[in-house]
Amino acid sequence: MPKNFSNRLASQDAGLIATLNPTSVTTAEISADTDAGGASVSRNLVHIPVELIDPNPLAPREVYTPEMISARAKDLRDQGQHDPIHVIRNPEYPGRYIICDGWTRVQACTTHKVLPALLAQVHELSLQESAWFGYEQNEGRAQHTDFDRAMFYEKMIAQGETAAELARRAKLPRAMMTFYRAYKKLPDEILDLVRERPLKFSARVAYALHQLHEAAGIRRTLTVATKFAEEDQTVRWLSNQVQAAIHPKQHKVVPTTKHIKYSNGYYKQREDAFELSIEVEADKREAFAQALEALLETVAVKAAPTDQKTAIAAHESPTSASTAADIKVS
DNA sequence: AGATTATTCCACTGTTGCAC
DNA sequence: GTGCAACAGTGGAATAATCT
Repeated sequence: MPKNFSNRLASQDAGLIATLNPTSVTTAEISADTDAGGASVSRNLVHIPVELIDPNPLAPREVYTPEMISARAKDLRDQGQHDPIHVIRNPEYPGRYIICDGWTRVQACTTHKVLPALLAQVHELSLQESAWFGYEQNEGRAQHTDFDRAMFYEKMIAQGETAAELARRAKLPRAMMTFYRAYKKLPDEILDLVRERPLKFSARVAYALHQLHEAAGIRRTLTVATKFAEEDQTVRWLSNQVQAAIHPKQHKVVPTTKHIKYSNGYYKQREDAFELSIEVEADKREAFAQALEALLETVAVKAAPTDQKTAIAAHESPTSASTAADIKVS
């Protein structure tokens, strides 16, 4: 909008609104602007009582904090209305309007009773196109956050637009839609944090938290997200947390090696293999064998019958006169 | 095959530390 | 205090991988 037009509206407003009947729509003067090609463009400007303006179900912005609304109320009180808000006619309720752009000002007026009516430009657009209009207006404003964008994209997808089409229209690389769509996959507990600090939780952050949620669950994600916000950690820090959850460090397995020598034998352990060779005196042999066999029952897997026979036969062989117990468990 | 998702790379910006 | 280089952080583009 040309600057001189804004200034003209601001100076007109105070007088016009002072005389307004707040319960009826007043047609303002049809202003004429000059477009880029030099053609005259008429604008359908009306004063609309704020209570006749409904929210847009496809609104491009999600977060309206009380601070934002009271700041806008103060601006309106101090400076009046610089620019008209933008509306379409409510197709379901004749005489009512749906906001395209300017919902913060409408809320400032309804909540803080600043102005009874706002100057509005009425557009002939579909609901979906009116939402895109608001989106494009918001893109030029600092308060428009990734979370707002993401929720808007979700609404458009619900209306049947594809992610590819959204990316094209929003002038974003198609792959960026992955980051934006991550918000929708986040659990409510995380989204509450996002709503509190929407600027801190960019689309990249949302995507990282989604990955963390998938890998480590809600508790860990909530802990990390809270720390990220409260300690003002960097996105890189967050990425590191996510990577650590997805690819936990493989602790190097130190081979367990044990080798104990006795005067009557030895005991060796190397990782999962146990080896024992020990001579047992005749009077202790039976008790030792029973205790050892009981212990073996807890880990040993029975071999096939043929193997068992072979093993027993070998042990009972007259050539095996040793009194030593030779055991290998692996 | 085309769409979607995931990962990596690169350029830009802001911050910090150092020499002068 | 100023100028500069090095570095970190970030957003976005490009590319690879996966899914439908």
